[in-house]
Amino acid sequence: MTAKLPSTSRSLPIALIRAREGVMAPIRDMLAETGITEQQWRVLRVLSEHGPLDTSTLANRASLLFPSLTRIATTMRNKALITQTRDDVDRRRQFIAITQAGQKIIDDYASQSAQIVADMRKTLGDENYERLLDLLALLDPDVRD
Amino acid sequence: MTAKLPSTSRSLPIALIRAREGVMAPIRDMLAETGITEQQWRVLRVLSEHGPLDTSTLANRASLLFPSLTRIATTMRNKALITQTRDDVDRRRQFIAITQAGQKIIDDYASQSAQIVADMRKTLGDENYERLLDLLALLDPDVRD
DNA sequence: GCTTTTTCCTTAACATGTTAATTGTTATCA
DNA sequence: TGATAACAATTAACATGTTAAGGAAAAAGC
Repeated sequence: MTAKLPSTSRSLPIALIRAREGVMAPIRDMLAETGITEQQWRVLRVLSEHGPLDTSTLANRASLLFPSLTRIATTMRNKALITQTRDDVDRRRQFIAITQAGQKIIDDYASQSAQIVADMRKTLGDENYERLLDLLALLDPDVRD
Repeated sequence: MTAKLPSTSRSLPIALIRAREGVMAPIRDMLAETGITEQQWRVLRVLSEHGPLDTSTLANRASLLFPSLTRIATTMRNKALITQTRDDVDRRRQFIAITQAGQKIIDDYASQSAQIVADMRKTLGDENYERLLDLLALLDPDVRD
């Protein structure tokens, strides 16, 4: 017997996409004037928050796959937003750090970005907002266990 | 004064990405053996559920942008999973329908797909699952207003 | 009826997502 | 030590996301 599929209007994957679309729209509008992408913004955010990181950790924290990060890093290095240096001890490894130019983008848009988040929080309400983050964390494979 | 950015570990956009990653992982595993992508699966799902649709409606229901759908439709037409026909009345419009081969994929994997959803639901609990869908809907720009 | 605007869709160009294969480097172990 | 395995990162190939520009058809306005 064939199991019935849930209606696509009540599908979790699609709901996640649409929610992300709604959340990112204002952020994308903001980033449009910076000349960097959403992913590049994430990289800067993580580097600014944690300091220089090895590629693996950075990829993990910014939720990027390795091949994507390789390309993004190349772009960002050419824009002088980050620096890449090889680890002398283990020459396979690499460290990535944010530059002054990169940090300036964070500084220039931190306020505006925070405002967007605040608005989003207000739309949902504090309680819903926190609850949503908690529920999403339950779906995160790196957190679930 | 510079507003402080929220920690990336508590960032809603990143949480949405990671949650989606967690949700899609088992579905992607399943789709790997079908030879179609996640987006192509969504298209089949929507067509199977609603019958033939014009491109705009299909794009909207499957949460795909127009340019993406154009390419995906070409691929799927070549695989004989869908058919495309022009509207005789309004020759700008186009209708897309699922073929037998496309419907067969849905039928063959409906059960397995439903099981994945059921597992996911069990992981969260019925109440959490429904509440999560409701909260995500609040972020959907097409629903919010 | 003719121009203008709007609508539906496609193309183009660039960036990222995704999986698999590859390269260079370090660790293991017989 | 010398072959092999494991690891870090890149490259390749294809599909999609995203924005902007283009093209054909229909609708609107005069």
